[in-house]
Amino acid sequence: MDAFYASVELRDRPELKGKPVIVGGGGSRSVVLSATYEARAFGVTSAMPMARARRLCPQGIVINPKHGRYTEVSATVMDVFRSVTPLVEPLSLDEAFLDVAGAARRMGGPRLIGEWIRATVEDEQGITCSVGVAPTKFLAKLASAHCKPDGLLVVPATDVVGFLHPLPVGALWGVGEKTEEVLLRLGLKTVGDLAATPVATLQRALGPAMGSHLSALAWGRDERVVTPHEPEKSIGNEETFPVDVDNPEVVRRELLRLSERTAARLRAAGQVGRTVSIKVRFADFTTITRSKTLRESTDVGRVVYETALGLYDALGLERARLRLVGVRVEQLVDADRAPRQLLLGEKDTGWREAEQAVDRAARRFGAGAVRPAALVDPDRSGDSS
DNA sequence: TCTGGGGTCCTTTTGCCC
DNA sequence: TCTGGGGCAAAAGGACCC
Repeated sequence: MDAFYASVELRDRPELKGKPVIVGGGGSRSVVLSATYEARAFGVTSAMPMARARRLCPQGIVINPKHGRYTEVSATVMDVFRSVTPLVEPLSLDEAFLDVAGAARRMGGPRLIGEWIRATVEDEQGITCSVGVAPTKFLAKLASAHCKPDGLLVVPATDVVGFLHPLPVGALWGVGEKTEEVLLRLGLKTVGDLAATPVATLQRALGPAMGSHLSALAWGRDERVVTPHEPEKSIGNEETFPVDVDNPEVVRRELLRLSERTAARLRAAGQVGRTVSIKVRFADFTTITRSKTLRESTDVGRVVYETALGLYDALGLERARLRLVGVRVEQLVDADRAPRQLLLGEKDTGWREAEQAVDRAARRFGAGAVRPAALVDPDRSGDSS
C-alpha cells in the first residue's frame, strides 16, 4: 500500500484529500507513522520525530493513529491477495509477497495479476498500492519501491542486472544508515560497485553473513521463497514514558503492566516462551537489555513479571532517569506441545488458571475488567472497577 | 532533530564443560 | 596444578525493517 495509514485516514475523511496529512501520536515524544505525499513534499518522512515534522510542515493535519482500522483494511486487502494464490507472505500490515507462478496460467501472467490486484484494492478500499514483479522476493521488493506511488514495475529475469546495478547501495533491503556508511567509506556507491567487489572484502568490512548476503543480492541472487505463516519467535511490549521516570516504584508497576499484557498475548496466541528479557532505555537514549532463561516455558503473567522484576532489581538503578522499559518473551513454542515438567513436590500456584479466568472475563466485559490491584488507578478506584 | 513500538537477524562476549 | 582451546548455550548489543 502507498502511505498506508495516511491513505486509510483519507479514505475515511475524503475532505482531507490533497492536503498534507501526517499520522502520528499526539504526545510530545511520538514519531511520524505515515504521511501523505503532499506532506512528504515538505520533507516529512516516516519515523521522523513529530516535533520536527510539525516544524517542517506547520500546515500539516496531524491525525492520531487508529490501529484497529488499519488492521481491518489490511485483512480485507490480504484476502484479495489470497484470492489470487494461497502463497501469500505478509511482511507487515501493508505489504506482502505473492508467489504467482501457479496462478499465472489461470489469471494471465504476472503483469495482468498485478494490475488486477491494484484495480481491485482501489475499487474495494479506495486506496492505491504499488506492485513489483520479479523473479525473486528481494527484486520484487525493490521494484515496488521503485514504482511508488500507484505504480507497477515488471523486472524480467533478463533485465535484473540492468535494473539493479545503477541503484545506490542504500536502496538495498537490509542496507541502512550504518551499513551504507561503511560501504561509502570503501568507495562503493552503487549496487554495481558492490557486485564488482570480492566477497572476502565485503565480509571483512561487514561480517561473514552480511558480506555474502549483499554480494549475492548485488547479482540478483536470492534463494528465499515465499512462505505463508512463519511462526513467531518472540512477543513483547514496551513503552516510552511521557516524561523520564526516576521512581523505581513507577518502573516496577510499568513492568507489571507490560508483563501481564505480554502474557495475555502469549495465551491468546496459544504459545509459551522460555526466555524473559527486559529492555531499559535511559534518559540519554542508551539502551540495555537483560534476559533470563527459565527451566520451563511459561505464559503466566506472574512468572514473567517476577522474572522481569528480578532482572530490573539486579541492575540497581535507584536514581537513574529512565525513558522506556520493555518486556519480551522469547523461544516460543506452541503451548500444547511444550514439555511440562512436573517436579517432585512442586506446588501448583494456580496462577495459570487464574489468568485464564481473567482472559475469559476480559472477553466478556472488556480488557482491563480484572487486573492486579497495583494497576488499579487510585483516583478511580471507586468506580466500576 | 531529539528520537515509537512491533519485530527479525547477526555478532560478540561470557561462562561452562571437557 | 596450571594453562589452553574447542564447542556450546546463554546473554548482550546492535543494525535493520515497517
